[in-house]
Amino acid sequence: MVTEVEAYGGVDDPASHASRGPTNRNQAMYLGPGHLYVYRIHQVVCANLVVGPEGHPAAVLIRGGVPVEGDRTMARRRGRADHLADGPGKLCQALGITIDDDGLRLDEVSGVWLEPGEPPDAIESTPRIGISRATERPWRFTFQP
DNA sequence: GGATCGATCATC
DNA sequence: ATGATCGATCCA
Repeated sequence: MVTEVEAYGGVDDPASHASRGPTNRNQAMYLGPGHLYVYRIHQVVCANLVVGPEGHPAAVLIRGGVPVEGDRTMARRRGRADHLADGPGKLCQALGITIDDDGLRLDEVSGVWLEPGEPPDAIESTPRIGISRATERPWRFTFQP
C-alpha cells in the first residue's frame, strides 16, 4: 500500500529532474502516462510513475509504503525483516524494481502493478524531501495507514 | 577531462 | 547528525 508520494513537474518545477529539459537520464519522463522513470541516486534507485502526457514531463515519485502481502519476498530482497518500504530506495528494492525498468510501461515490468484501494480518510501535504529548489511547494503527500 | 552535487540510507 | 560513494551534469 503506497502511503507516501511526491509530485514533480517539468520546466515549471525547479526541483524536477526535467526542469532543464530532456537529458539522457530523464528521457523516461517524456514518454507519457503509465511509464516508469527510474533513476539512480547514491547507490540506490527510486521509481516515478509518469503521469504527464507524452512530451510533457510530470511524474509521481513513489516514496514509501507498507506491505499488504508478500512481506517475506520483500524481506528477502531487502536482506532484513524491518524497514521494507519506508523510503523510495527501500521500496524499489522490496518490489524488485531496477534501473533496467527505466522507460518501461508499468505493465511491462514483471511482478509490479497498480491496484486501486480505499481512499484514505485524510491526506497530509508537506514540502518535498531532499530537494534544494522550490522547497516551499507542498507537493509531498502522505497518509497514516 | 575534472569538479560538483545530489528526489538516499544506515548508523552514530 | 554524518559518512558512504558514484553517476549525471556542467563547464572548461
